[in-house]
Amino acid sequence: MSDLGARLRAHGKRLTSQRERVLAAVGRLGHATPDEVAEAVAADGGAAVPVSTVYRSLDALQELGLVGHTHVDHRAPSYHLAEHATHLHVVCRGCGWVGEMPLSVADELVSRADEALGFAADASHAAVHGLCRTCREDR
Amino acid sequence: MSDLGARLRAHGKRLTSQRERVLAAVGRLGHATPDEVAEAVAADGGAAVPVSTVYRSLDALQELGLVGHTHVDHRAPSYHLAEHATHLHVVCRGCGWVGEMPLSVADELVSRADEALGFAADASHAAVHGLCRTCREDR
DNA sequence: TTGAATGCAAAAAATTTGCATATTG
DNA sequence: CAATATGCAAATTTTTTGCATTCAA
Repeated sequence: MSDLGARLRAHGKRLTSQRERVLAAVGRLGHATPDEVAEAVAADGGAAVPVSTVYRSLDALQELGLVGHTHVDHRAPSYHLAEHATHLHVVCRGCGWVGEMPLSVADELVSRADEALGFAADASHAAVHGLCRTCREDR
Repeated sequence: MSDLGARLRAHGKRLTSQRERVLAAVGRLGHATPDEVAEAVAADGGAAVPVSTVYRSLDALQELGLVGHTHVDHRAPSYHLAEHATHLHVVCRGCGWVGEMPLSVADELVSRADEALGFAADASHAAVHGLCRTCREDR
């Protein structure tokens, strides 16, 4: 986080104002779709940035591990800062309801992913599907 | 699974050959996008079913809790039988690599979702993002 | 310089919708 | 019969691409 430019360069990429603004917008919004990010960037005062660039910027930032995304609702990836890691989502398949759970519920999963695969799981904002209390009674 | 017709009716829906064929196709394929399901249905001998109907059928089946879906790769929901629940996915944000973990790694998460929210989490096929061994060294 | 990134506009994908017709219960 | 689904084609929405131009290193 400390030095966006350095991180980009370390990946053979470059620091551009668009990337800075996209990153800032994601941070400001918390959760947002590429479209919403584009809007927010446009609203930050500077010139509007075409969505295509927003997509490309989000990809770049995600490659650096600075942002991540989830699919909470069917069709719309929601981006967020990798650090803004405070919870994960549970999404009801029946009615679409979305709930949150503290990240700690995934501790076991995270450590086992590390042991077994050397994988650094970021459970934050992960979306786990299932049935909410109401819908499950409905069956 | 036992009686598709009854379950549909219990939800004010009807049993149609299309829905039966879509469900069968999902079972046969394991994981599949709506498009792939449409293809598989077309290949099962009967008449082709338009994708729009496949989408509607998948929605209906998902509402009944018979199928679920995940977003393993950026753009393409992958449907699967709810029962065909054998693992969950870990997806690398850096390179897109996809790994699997036994469902049991989410036991804690599942029980806590139940206790805290009355939510019946189906961790099967959930996609948890993060960084794979290689990409994490890359940073 | 010089390769990487942007802007734009056009092309692909992926989903959804309207509506007349066919089917199920 | 009456209500629900289907088929189709058209309309949306979402994401990606090609390319000339601009910009960071």
